[in-house]
Amino acid sequence: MTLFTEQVINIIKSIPIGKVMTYGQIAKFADNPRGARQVVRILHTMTIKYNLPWHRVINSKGEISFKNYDNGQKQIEMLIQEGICLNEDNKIDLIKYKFNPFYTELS
DNA sequence: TAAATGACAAGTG
DNA sequence: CCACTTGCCATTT
Repeated sequence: MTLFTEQVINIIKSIPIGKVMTYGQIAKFADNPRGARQVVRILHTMTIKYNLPWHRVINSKGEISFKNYDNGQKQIEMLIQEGICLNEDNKIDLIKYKFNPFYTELS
């Protein structure tokens, strides 16, 4: 259990309903700008234990990276249930929904 | 101990 | 917008 791991867990848990974060962004806020892939691992490893809102974590394109599998579709529905609307390509509007812990909401 | 892996990112053409 | 390359690093093999 590294410090980075703890930070990532904290950040993910802090994502409010109706907002999402990208892997790169999470990695950055956890003091490891190059750690996007570790964020992925942490999601896989810690989701069950820590009850993380993994569905609010997406890639930098605003897409669900997991859509090949059954869970991908589930994730989309979960996000819709939380008030996040997807565009026609099942992409998330990052401008609207990206969560910035340290800044006030802009535009 | 070394090599492979991954729900990725950013840059380039 | 798409395809390809490079960087990245904790964990797993």
